[in-house]
Amino acid sequence: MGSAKLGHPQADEAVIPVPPQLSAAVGRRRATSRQELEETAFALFAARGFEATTVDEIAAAAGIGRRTFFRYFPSKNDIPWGAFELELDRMRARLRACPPEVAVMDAIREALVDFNRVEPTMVALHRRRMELILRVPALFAHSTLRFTAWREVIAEFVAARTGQRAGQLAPQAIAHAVLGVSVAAYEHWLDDPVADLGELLDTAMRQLADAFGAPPGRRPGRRP
Amino acid sequence: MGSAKLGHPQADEAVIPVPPQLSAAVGRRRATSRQELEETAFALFAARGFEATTVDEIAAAAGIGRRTFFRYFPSKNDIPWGAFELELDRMRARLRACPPEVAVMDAIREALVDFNRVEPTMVALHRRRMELILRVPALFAHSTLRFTAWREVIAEFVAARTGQRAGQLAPQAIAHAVLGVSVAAYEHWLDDPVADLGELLDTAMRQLADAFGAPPGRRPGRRP
DNA sequence: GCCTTTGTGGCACCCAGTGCCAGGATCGAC
DNA sequence: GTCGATCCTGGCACTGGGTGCCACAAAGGC
Repeated sequence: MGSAKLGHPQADEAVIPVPPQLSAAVGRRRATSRQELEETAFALFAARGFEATTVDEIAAAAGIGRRTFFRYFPSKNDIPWGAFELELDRMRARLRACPPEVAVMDAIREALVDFNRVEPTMVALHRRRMELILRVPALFAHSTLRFTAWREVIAEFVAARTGQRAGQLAPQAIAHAVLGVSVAAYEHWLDDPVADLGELLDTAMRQLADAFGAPPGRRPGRRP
Repeated sequence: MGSAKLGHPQADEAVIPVPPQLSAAVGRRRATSRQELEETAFALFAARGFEATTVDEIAAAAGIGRRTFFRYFPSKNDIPWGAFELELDRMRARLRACPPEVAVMDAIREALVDFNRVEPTMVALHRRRMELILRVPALFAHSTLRFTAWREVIAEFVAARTGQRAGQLAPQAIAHAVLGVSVAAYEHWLDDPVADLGELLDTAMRQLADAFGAPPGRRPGRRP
């Protein structure tokens, strides 16, 4: 997947460690699930903070061995990411589904808003998830690898639309910029308990489109 | 420094651990220096690879204790970064020195090219340094924190020029985009043993300016 | 009941990073 | 020269993430 340039192969492999008991009903049954473990861990993170929670504690709280934890998550840092690879596929599909008449930045904006739509019941969880990823330094650092994969999805779409390769500068620049405003919108969302994520992303992307449409020196990113 | 939003305070503090023997000539003398340690470590990295080199080995090769190593570098990951904080100051100063007549993106491009100028004798070292930072996954992840600080320099400049705050979307987007093309240009540079970094950055930034000046759907990032 | 498959988890180990603290080296003061 | 202040060194012990190995437990098929 993606250009060989920015891709860190380890990142992709580390994501889904050993998808235990994929479909075969033979053999010993799993003692728990990724999701269950995630919930247990999130509860501990909320109580003690991410750094102060050890893997031993998570495993103990989930009633499994420490060794087994690492069969569900390749690292403690991966806990908040859920099924991110699948999300990437969703985003890719959503972009592909955009009719060619829609301009590139519009298509990205629509896909982005769609992609980040969360059920009302899941909003609290998503907030905690993103709070961890974006505010815990170790997790933010770890996120680089995921973000690279995410940007590659954008870059590939832009490349396909503009007849370039994903590794070229314009696709890369746009992908980086889109990631940037997304992160900025998320930060804003985390700061404001009643903000609507979709709206923030929509506004943010419109401002980015403006920035791409006119030099920011003359029009400071405002929507006309 | 910078907006409270994207800044991870730990990043800044961790950078210069205990600047040993800053100027006072009293007390026991240092056994080595950051730079000497860096050279020793780079030699080992070249021979065995980054991940396969342990801190113990670096310390042993440098003739110091492992404990002492951590007084020169807060972590193994920080070795390739040299005196990055000072570099940031240099970049800031370089941007400030740009006359207001020069357009924002032009100013950033010029500063960027200047900032990344390396003496011919230092090119090989800089290559090894950036190869580590950009290609070793653990280091690339670690770099997030430094990149955030770096982007903030750009964002603040754009903000000052356009009458916004650095945390707003346009400055953040531009900063992300500039980082993106910089990384892309560096990747290109690392791939091509005879490429000129300054030229690559210049071209890349011109293409970015084009992308900002016209929707990439109609003009695919080419220079007119 | 056996065999195969699959998940579990204990054990031992590696490595990064830290707090503590007993030194060693160098100064200026006396 | 000796003393004390100052600063650097590095050993020791410890925490915590992550891994290889392997014995074992639980399930299904036959």
